[in-house]
Amino acid sequence: MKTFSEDVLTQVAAYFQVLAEPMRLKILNVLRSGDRTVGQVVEILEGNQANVSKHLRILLDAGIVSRRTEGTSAIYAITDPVIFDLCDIVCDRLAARIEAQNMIRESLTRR
Amino acid sequence: MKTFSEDVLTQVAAYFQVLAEPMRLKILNVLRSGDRTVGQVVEILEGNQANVSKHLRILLDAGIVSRRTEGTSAIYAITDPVIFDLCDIVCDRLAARIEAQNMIRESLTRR
DNA sequence: TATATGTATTGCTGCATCGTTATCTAGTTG
DNA sequence: CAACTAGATAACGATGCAGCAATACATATA
Repeated sequence: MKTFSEDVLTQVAAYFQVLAEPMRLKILNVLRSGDRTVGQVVEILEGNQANVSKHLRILLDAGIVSRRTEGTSAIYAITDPVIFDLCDIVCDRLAARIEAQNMIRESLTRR
Repeated sequence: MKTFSEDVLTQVAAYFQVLAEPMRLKILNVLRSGDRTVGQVVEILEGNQANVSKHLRILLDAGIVSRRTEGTSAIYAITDPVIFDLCDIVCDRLAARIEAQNMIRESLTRR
């Protein structure tokens, strides 16, 4: 049975923290279909420029996206698509849970 | 290319949020080796009872652990070991990243 | 019923972080 | 060099949540 040391758990928690913001997941979802400039992400998500920029910084620091510049533009790209595997796993769990709750609800309302 | 809807992303973010606390990961790590009472978890982690209890509640609400009682004790158990798969994936990423940084550091200090 | 034990909850304080506005910086172009 | 554009950062108010102490609750036992 593998177990984790304390500081590894702290780092893992920090990583999950990065993924624990809807806005950041939205940004990753946009980048999933291809590299984008900050302005493009702002436009697609109808978001605030400063806010998007800040979230991209956090994703960059976490090593989840990369940044390159072209003229005055900053182009961000997913560096590690494994994020989407994580999301898929969580989605499966959520779906299973919602499904289970619906079963319970049905059995309660059955007449 | 699969993409996610806005409210799914919000739910996924909420799930990651649950996993984004070192204390909760420590608790899960303890439960990994077997079901435990609140008191046992408190003792193993040398934590505060109220705090552990509160974190267990959050994990329970998230469907990550289950709860049963025996006398006056509450026994918690992992319901979904997939959590540890998530942690393993993140650990791999972190390890890769740390490794990469060490490579950079080495190349900078090479003489 | 009174007491003891194990757990949950409440109330509080302090800290972290989100989103926003305003400002700053770095390239680009006239 | 001035004006413009894209992006980053600073400052701020608001919210959320961790941790702790105190208290409430529930079950067991005398």
